[in-house]
Amino acid sequence: MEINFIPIDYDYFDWQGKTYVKIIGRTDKDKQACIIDDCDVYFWAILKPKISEKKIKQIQEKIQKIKVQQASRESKVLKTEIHNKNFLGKPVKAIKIFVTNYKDAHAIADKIPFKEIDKRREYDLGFITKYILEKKLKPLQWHRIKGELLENQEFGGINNIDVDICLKTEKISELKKQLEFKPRILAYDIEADELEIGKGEILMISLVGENFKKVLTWKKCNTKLDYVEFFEDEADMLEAFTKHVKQYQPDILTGYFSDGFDLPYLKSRTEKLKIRLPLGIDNSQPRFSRGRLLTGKISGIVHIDLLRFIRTAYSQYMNAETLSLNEVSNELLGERKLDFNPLESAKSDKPIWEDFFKYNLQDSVLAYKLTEKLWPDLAEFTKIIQEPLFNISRNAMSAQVENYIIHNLEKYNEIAEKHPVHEEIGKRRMRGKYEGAFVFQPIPGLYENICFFDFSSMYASVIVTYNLSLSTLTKQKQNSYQGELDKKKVYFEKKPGFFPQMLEEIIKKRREFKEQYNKNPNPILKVRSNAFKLIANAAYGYQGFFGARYYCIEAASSTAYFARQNIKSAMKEIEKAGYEIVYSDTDSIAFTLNKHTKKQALELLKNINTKLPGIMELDLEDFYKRGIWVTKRAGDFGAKKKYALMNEKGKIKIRGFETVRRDWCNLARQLQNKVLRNILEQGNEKSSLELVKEIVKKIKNREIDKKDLMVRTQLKKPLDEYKSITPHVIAARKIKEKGLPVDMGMLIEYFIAETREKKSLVRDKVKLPNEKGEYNIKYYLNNQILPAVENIFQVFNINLKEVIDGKKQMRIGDF
DNA sequence: GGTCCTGCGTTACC
DNA sequence: ACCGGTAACGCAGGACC
Repeated sequence: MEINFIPIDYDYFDWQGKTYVKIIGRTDKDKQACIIDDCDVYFWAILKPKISEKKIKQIQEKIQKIKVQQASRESKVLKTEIHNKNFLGKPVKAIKIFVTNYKDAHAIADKIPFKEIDKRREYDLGFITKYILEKKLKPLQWHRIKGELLENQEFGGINNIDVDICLKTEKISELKKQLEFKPRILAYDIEADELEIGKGEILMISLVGENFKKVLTWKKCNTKLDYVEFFEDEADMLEAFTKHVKQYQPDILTGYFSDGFDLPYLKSRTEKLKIRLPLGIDNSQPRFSRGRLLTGKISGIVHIDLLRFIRTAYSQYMNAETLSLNEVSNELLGERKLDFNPLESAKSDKPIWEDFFKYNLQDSVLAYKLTEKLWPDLAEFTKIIQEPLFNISRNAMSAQVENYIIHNLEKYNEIAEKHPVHEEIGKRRMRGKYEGAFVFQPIPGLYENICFFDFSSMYASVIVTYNLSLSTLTKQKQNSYQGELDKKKVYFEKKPGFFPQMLEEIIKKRREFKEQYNKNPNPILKVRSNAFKLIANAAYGYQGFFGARYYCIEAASSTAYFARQNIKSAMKEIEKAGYEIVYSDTDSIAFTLNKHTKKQALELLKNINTKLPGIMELDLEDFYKRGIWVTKRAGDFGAKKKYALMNEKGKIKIRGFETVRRDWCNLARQLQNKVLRNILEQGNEKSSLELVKEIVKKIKNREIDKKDLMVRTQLKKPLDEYKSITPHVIAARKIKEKGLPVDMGMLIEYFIAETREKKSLVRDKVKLPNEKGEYNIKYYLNNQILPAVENIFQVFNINLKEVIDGKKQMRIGDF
């Protein structure tokens, strides 16, 4: 029979010594389908140059006899073939070695250390990756599948799973016209009375899908909430959870931090209560893999922990200060968690259960809405990278770049490079830094009529333009691009390498989709252009990343080198045309128009662009009415990475200032923000100075609300690993002493209080938000307010210290 | 007890 | 361990006077 099928989840299993893939997805009739398939398993032995035909034959024969005995099976070489391939861009002769079982490829590869063989490759690729490469059954793309209907106990009963159709494939082809697809999403969230996994009891579980909401609980109370279902005990509730998931038949089960909390908690509780958690489509229980992070997989349902996807793909573009469900939902959905303290309620004698249920439900509502909102992004990433959604939603950007490469090597007839081994990783990590970006030292001051240019995807464009990659690195000095590493010259061939070519493709698509979007703003185009942008931006970091298959520190260093050259020559052009450079950082240049018109600046831009090499492209970022650059706190020269701008529409852009730093108290941040805004709007400091005086007065009179004085600092490592005992370490210790959990990554909140004894260290005055104590006037004046605004006023020659101390203010020139 | 410097630590920019 | 380097700046802590 034949069906139209979209693959969603990939898994594999062994049957009679052979590995098969099991793919769960949907048909165009919205039926859930399972596809069983297999594929050739092989790896490569790359021959050294100039090996005779006869010798190759002999090696082939020897290889064909290799067998390995593993625990339950014997694996052997099925056949070998000779192919002309490329490896790192160079032609090679390679033996393609087919083996019986994927899992033994590595063991067999270890058995062929013949001296004629240079390298063995591709035994370290994941089976699913190999399968997708071989059979082209690409995730989230519609395919036509012809196959045999499985009904009975084929493959050892592996089809004994709860789907509508199960097929063993015979023919796969991609549908020319892709159909619509909307996944069935089910969000869940649990509430427990202890945060440590499995330590407490799970009090309730919420589930939210399309036209579906439930709160399951065993805590009895009277309620009119119709979505609450009551159970006898925790075990009954947990079993009902599985039942509901199965009934809903989701493609995606989603939570927020569910890899690290909800799913392991459910698993742990069911184990303790000696019941099962058969969420899998084949009634298997969730499996956890321990990397640096716990990861929970459910067979046949894609378990997505949204926090992980947001962290890798979007955190750098978000304004939220933490990636908590509350803040992220607020930014992306404009909706918040309910104001309720679950842990306090769980431990109280009389919890208000109804509020608790509402709170629990809302968390799932948010997780559901966030997943719906980010679905286009997830789907687009999956289609571009061609790895299963499960991995796409969790992989770091380096892995996304690497998978993109691996899934595109075929066009270049390339054999994949191997993953670095432990020893190699160690060596790479030992290496010191290379010289990076150029940052211009600004002259402090208030500037008017500023123009900002920036290079579009600069590093990616540099990599393409100068062909910088591992496969193009050469010792040949003639006819090559001359880069630099540690002041020593390095060279790159001019003949385009596969990595720069792939990147060029990405950049082109990104520019294409961006253009299309600008003409016709539809959200899919935006998402598409954004996904390509993210991959392009990660490509530079990838080549300098110690864990990369295509690690090339020479390419990474030279990327920065050519970027420096380009930005500096652009700056020269701008200066030569009679403009004054104010600032520059990496890929952007700010300059004052200096009596020129905007039109002239745009002509200059066009002019520079005609002279730029390769695909380098300088864009207009914006025109700004005013901008301010300040001095460094220590020293009387301009601070880099700190400035504030106002464009012609009055929109303010603040970079680097305390306003945007979450480890400063809100009072200082808000005051600085207002001061900067006033100065940019009014062009002078007068009203700002009044604002500062007012706040100083309020602090001195103890009129400030303590919540505006909280300092927040993140614990970046385990509490007992700190060498330096800083205020936030003390605050964290206090939290721990209260018996509350203190985990790495926590944002620690505290304030600085007055102390009876004369103590000089800040940490001796640390108090937790709900501790009794008055705020320390001197600290907030001298360590928060003054430093936040004094170098702004210094631009106007005002010594703020004197203003705060109540002395008569005077200009520095008055002395 | 104050000043200077250095290293640790966090958070930003691009 | 899960992309890179550049930079500002607070605080602790030791050297020095």
